[in-house]
Amino acid sequence: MLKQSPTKKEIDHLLTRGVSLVEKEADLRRLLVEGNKGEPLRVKLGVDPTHYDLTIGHAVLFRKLRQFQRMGHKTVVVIGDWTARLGDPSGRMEARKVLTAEQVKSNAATYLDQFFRIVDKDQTEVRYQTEWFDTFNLGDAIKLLGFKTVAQMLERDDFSKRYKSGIEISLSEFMYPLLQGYDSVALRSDVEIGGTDQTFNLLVGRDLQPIFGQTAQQILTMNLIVGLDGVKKMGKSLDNYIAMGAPAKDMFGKLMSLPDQTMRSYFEALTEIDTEELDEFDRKMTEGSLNPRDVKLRMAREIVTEFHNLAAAEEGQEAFIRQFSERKLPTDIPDFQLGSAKNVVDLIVEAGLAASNNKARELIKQGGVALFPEGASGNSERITDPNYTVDVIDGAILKVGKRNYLRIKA
RNA sequence: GGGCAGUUACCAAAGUGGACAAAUGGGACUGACUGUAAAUCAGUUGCGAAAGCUUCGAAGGUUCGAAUCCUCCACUGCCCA
Repeated sequence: MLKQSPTKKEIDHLLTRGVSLVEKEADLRRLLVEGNKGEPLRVKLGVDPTHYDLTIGHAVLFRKLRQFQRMGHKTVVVIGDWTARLGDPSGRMEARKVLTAEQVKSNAATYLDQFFRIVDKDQTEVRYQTEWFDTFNLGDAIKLLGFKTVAQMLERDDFSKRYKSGIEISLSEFMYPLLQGYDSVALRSDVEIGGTDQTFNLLVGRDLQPIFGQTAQQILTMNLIVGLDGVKKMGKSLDNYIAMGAPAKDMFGKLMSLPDQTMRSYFEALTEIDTEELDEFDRKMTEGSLNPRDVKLRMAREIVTEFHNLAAAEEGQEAFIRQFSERKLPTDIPDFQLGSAKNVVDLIVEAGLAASNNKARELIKQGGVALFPEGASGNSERITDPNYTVDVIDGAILKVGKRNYLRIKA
């Protein structure tokens, strides 16, 4: 059901919060109110079923879909099972290897499982590319290629960059945006959302639909949040991500380690705090009456609440303050069974806290290893000798590096 | 089809017969500082306790000795057809 006349504020929120680009904003505003001839809008999101561990970066899009749903619009999620079977033609990208039908199926299931933690299932239509591409033939494919020119393809940022700097571009890569664009035709989508990196692909859908006698979809691209380094896009390949399913404490800690200047975009992308209040935070931090740390604590709390719940967020905050502000040991230290006295280096490697003996020795030499013989309540002694033998002291705690601990069990 | 250039550690990029486990930068890690950060400073960053061993696209070869020279193969880019 289409929600009766959303307010201007709601629409503004939908179209600006975390949003990079809205194509034909006036048209979209009208559609949001009227629907497509009174029907809920079909809001499309394309999914590459190669990922299974979703990050909170993906959630940014999911949350936007939910905002659409709250106005009564429909989510159409397309599982790119057909293109996933193609893999990456250049074989460069690890993430794009050829997948079997089985893998695709299980990846998609995992994806949707996480997806529906945010997006309402009842207002969602799940579709698979193979539904229409399995019957596609060579003629159809070439016809599709004919709708675009090489110059047009090179408008895409990453194509043009690669072309200019002499990095290979496989011809089949030109096919991907077209296939993705055709998905919009097959699904009669009214709106498509994606990250800013998808702008070109979304526009292709917009170009193709009129050719097939449909109204061109509106497109809305979202700013991608940066990863833990504060600079690069959050992603698995860069290992700078926070998993959607990360435990609350973990998520809290990672959020707190974000550089200050990323806070605003995280607030906008992942919380519902009013823009006015965010402006207020910025103003007070600039004039120095508000400690950025406290703002960040608020941010972490809000976001963890989104993915878990308030209680978990508060617990996360307590654990964080305890471990990092007060520099006490964390409460949840994993146990390590120690049968008999053992050399520290061996112990660290066995526990998986260093990749090799050399690395473990390195940590020791650099003063990164400490032992708390009496457990959390006692004092610590720094271990500086790689030949040190760790005795079997039940309850003793070993600290390795900044944040790895283990509790010795007899 | 022809010509030219290239392939070095996590990434980028020096090295062009010995002093090369390989400069430098980025990243990562550790310590100091701090607000948890950032910035800054110091250190580490193939494996091995060490002797030593394995690494410079792959395989062979020349040489006392090769990332460096030769042969061949693979891959990539550019130019000409």
